[in-house]
Amino acid sequence: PLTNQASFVFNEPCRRPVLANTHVKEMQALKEHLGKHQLKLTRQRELILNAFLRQEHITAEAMYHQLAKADPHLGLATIYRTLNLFCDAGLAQARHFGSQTKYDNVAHKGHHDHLICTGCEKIVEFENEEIERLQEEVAARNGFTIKTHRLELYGLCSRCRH
Amino acid sequence: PLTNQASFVFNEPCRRPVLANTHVKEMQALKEHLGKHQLKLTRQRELILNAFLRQEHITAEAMYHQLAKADPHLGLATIYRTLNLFCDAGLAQARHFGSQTKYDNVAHKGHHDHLICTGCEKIVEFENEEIERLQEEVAARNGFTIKTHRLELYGLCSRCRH
DNA sequence: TATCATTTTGAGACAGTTTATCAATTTCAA
DNA sequence: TTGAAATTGATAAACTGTCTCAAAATGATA
Repeated sequence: PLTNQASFVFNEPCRRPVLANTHVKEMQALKEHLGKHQLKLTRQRELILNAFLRQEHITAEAMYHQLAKADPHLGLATIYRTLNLFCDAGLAQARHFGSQTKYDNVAHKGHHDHLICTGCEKIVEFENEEIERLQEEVAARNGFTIKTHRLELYGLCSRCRH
Repeated sequence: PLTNQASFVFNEPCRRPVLANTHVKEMQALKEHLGKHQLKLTRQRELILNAFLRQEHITAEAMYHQLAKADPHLGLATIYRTLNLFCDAGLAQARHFGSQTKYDNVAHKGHHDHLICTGCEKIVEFENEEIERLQEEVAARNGFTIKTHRLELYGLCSRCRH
């Protein structure tokens, strides 16, 4: 009887893997980081990684609400812990905006700098070769070798200026 | 009798002016803002302004501790209120750095960029007119008016590279 | 200089965001 | 399969910054 079988399957504890992993490269990077630091791959970490990689940037709170459907028992603390883990693993970058922290998807873009409207919080990404070159120049002049950088311009977009 | 007079003076309520004002221009700008908005000049506002102008940037908390000697009863809320007032008056600029807000002395503007060594955490401040100009260019191209910016270059200094 | 409406202050309560705690659960190497 | 070690969820606690409100200070006016 189909209904009985369906019922049985439905009541089983929800174990890995829950979702097809469409982000093989990032998953690999995460596993590598976990392996190096004696950390473990959990159902939650996979779930959060997949959700995170679908976004360009997101707050922990927003992700908490978004994932409530997929797993109502997923704790907010776990989201924070996991997003910070992604930062350690180089998959995410934390950006403080107002009183909240936004986690940027690093994979989603190469060299990405931000124009941020302090009125409506709109974010425009841009890239400027000349600026990058000048950054290298400044670093070299000070004996530094740049590994990463962060450039954020804060101001008002044309709509919010009026 | 000198001692009695000294004692008398000492016990008087501590009224303005407490400090010689070595920042006439900024003081004038503050007074102008106060006048325009029906606000009043207080001993605390003068005290905080003088302390603030001696720094390049500072947090409210740091200023609270720093001013505890000058006035042990100066409240933290007053510091926050006053630093925000300075922002309104155009004397300061708030920047979110980590989980805290730093208030920049606008008069010292230009020293906002950092070279940060991820090895020894050394921080080198730098300024580059050309980069600033290009930033303005990028912003204008996107219809933005820049109010502030943040540029951080992460890498290894010459010593840590070896 | 005294008066007094208005603004400001200080102290602590409060709110929003993030981290710490800890018993129970899960992972993963053996 | 087992068990040491890591992780989780729930919630307490910490942290930064704002709000409240009675008391005090300011400054315009008389």
